[in-house]
Amino acid sequence: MNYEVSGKDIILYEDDLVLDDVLDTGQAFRWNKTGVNSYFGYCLDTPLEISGSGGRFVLKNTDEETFLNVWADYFDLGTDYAALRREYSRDPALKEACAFSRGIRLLRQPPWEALVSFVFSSNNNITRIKGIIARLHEHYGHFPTPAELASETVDSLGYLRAGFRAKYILDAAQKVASGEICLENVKKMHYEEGKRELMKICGVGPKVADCVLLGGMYKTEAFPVDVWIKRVLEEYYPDGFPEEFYPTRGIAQLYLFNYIRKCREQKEV
DNA sequence: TTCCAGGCGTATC
DNA sequence: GATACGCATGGA
Repeated sequence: MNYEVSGKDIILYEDDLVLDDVLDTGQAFRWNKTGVNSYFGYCLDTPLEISGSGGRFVLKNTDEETFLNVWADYFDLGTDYAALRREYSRDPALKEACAFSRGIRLLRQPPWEALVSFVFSSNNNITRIKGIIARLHEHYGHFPTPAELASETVDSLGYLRAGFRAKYILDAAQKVASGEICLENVKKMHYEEGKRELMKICGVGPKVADCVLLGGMYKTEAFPVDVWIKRVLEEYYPDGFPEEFYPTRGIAQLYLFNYIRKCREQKEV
């Protein structure tokens, strides 16, 4: 990790980071593009304005303590993504996906924020997910706690326009607030056990559970299979995804997801 | 108008 | 265990 303090800002040097690849690809739903290579967003209630490209980034109005305690972890700066890409590149399809978007990293989000985000992601599109979470944050003036959300009703959440997902988010909040499900405990569990635990929540199936385990608990074995990844598996891995990548297959999934999605977009334009 | 969006719960076999 | 279907909302 290479950085320096510059007045009120942090200057970060990181070759394996492209903001569009991490902040605008459906991993986290709390970032808005404010210009070319520039974003504003949040990790829970900590705001950040970040800009940069070509291996140099500016985290505006960020002190060193916040950088080390929040953002270094959030952007997974302790992981060597060049080494991961070299490993993945033994596989032809992954090699292409890695070359296509070099700047991907796994965003390490807080468990509760990830759970809320991905419950809203079910049968939804990224633009609407972002809108729902922005309204939620704006309504409280901060990211709501499990207890705050647990005291709501389907009717009182009407302003979110979350549709059928309102009752799901209530169940998630109630189970977490009551202690029936302790996210910190789930984080300590093995992948399979944690997945079973999360799926006790109404509205959390295999895919949402994998997203929460991957993005919110750094379980890199979690491999969320959605409509896009289904296409990847059918097209490139008819005999199954290579076992050799099992420990970090969730990160491999990020490269594949972005690759297939962006290729499809380009075809449609 | 119809279809679809980073799925899930339920009913049915 | 596998498969079909409805589900809220809003953009294309």
